[in-house]
Amino acid sequence: MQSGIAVTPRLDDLDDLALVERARRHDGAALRLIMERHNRQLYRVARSVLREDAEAEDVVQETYLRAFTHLDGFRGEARLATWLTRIALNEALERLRKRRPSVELKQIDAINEQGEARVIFLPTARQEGDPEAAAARAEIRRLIERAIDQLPDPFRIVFVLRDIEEMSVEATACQLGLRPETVKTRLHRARRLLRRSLDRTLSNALTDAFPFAGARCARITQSVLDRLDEMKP
DNA sequence: TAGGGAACAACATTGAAGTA
DNA sequence: TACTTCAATGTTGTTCCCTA
Repeated sequence: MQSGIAVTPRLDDLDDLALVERARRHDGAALRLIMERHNRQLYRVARSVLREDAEAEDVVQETYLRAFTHLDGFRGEARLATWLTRIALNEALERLRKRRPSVELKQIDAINEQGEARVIFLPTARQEGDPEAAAARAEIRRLIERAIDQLPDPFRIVFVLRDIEEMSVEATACQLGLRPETVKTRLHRARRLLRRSLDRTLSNALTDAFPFAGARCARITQSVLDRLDEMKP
């Protein structure tokens, strides 16, 4: 039985197309929700390419700015996440190309200063509960992140998209412009390389790698909203 | 030219969905 | 509930290409 009263859907219940429609009308809540839904994935993708926390954050911000100022380009043929990931990936790869000549020197410097490969991912483990358990968890994640960092670029990007972001083979291949078979081969070899450098007992900690939540997520979301405000005519 | 790595192709495995 | 089917994914052998 219908009451005839129109019910306004909750923002959380809206699908991508509806959210984009609101975002086109500069609905701040919609913009914020889009970012909150995709921050972690975009950060992980950018981070997997650049291996730098700060630059990955920049890429995430730049991705949203590009996306939100070109929302007309989103026709809804692909998922919003796919569209955003493509932008983030292009931005990250572009930055990688620009900085390439200086990367090796910077890495050598870091190794010389610290005596070992630099640990890039800041531990942001949940600190509640047993401090020893939290410290152990942070250490395990640090080892995993370092092992992932040491993977060759093509393997690392595929590994992050497939095993951490849980994208399908097809979606990963589409994002990277590869054949699905190539994605499978790279993933298999990335896992083999990782297995060689990690104890098997660490495998359960994989899903906690590359955390992106809390203050960092909120900071980027607010920063993008502020910059969009500045761009308003 | 040999060796190593990447890509390709074929086959095996797994898990979800449908059906009796 | 057990069985079948099929799509997605994993594994492995082969081929190709680049580099020293």
